[in-house]
Amino acid sequence: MAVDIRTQNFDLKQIAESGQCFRMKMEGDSLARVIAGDRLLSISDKGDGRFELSCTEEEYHNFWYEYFDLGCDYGDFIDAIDPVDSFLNRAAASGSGIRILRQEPFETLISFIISQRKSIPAIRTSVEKLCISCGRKIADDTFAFPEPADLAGLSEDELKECALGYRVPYVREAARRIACGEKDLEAMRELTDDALYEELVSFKGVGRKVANCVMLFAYHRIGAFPEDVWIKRIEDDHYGGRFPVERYEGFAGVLQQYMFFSARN
DNA sequence: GTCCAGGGTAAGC
DNA sequence: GCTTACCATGGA
Repeated sequence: MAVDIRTQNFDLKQIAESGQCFRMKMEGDSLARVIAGDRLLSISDKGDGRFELSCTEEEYHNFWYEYFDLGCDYGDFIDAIDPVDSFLNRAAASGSGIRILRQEPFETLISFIISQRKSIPAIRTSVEKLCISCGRKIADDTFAFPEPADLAGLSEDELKECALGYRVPYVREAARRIACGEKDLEAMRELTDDALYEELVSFKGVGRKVANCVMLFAYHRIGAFPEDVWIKRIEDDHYGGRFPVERYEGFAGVLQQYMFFSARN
């Protein structure tokens, strides 16, 4: 039960460290373990753009192909970068193996509500604790991301034990509103970018930055451009305070990932 | 012990 | 529209 694929612009370590997902980690130099929703996958890098995935052909075509956005040629984005922008060209070269994942909206929304004022290792810890406390067991010591109703069913104290701090009511209310059907994250796929943004910021604890992250990493609105402390630092240091998003309309979010990655390395 | 983290809210102007 | 105090806590 394994699938061999061949692709470009796909680097496991870079994606695992990209900060867009919190349940993918490297085990050694060329093996990655990915948990997405209730699915578990191992991928090994065989070199020369070849990878082996621990799933069936069917699972690859029905899920992982899309999850890793393998139908998209990221070389086109990199080629579109302004040739005189040496910083961005350098950033893209250093993170050219990053792809924008198509993650499940609920998991992404909750994870990024948790992310505010937390470091990436701390986010990983909190998300993992949430999964252990109410996610379905999918393998030894491995738990799926919780369903909305299961998360909404946790008490305040149980959530506090996941190191959520002041974010407990944010997570709780978002899970509750989705579990009861007041908000439909799947139906929101049909919305325009602006309408989707408005829906997302209607959740308490979701502001401009988190909404843009969810748009980019779950709804694949690759024009969304999340501005966090790292990106703002880059904009101040290299772009006179503001990155020219309008020059890259429709895919600025991809470049944002290259910038974020290079700033943290 | 200190500092910072993939920020947001509410209040004040 | 733009500032500012405040928020809990892990990780370095």
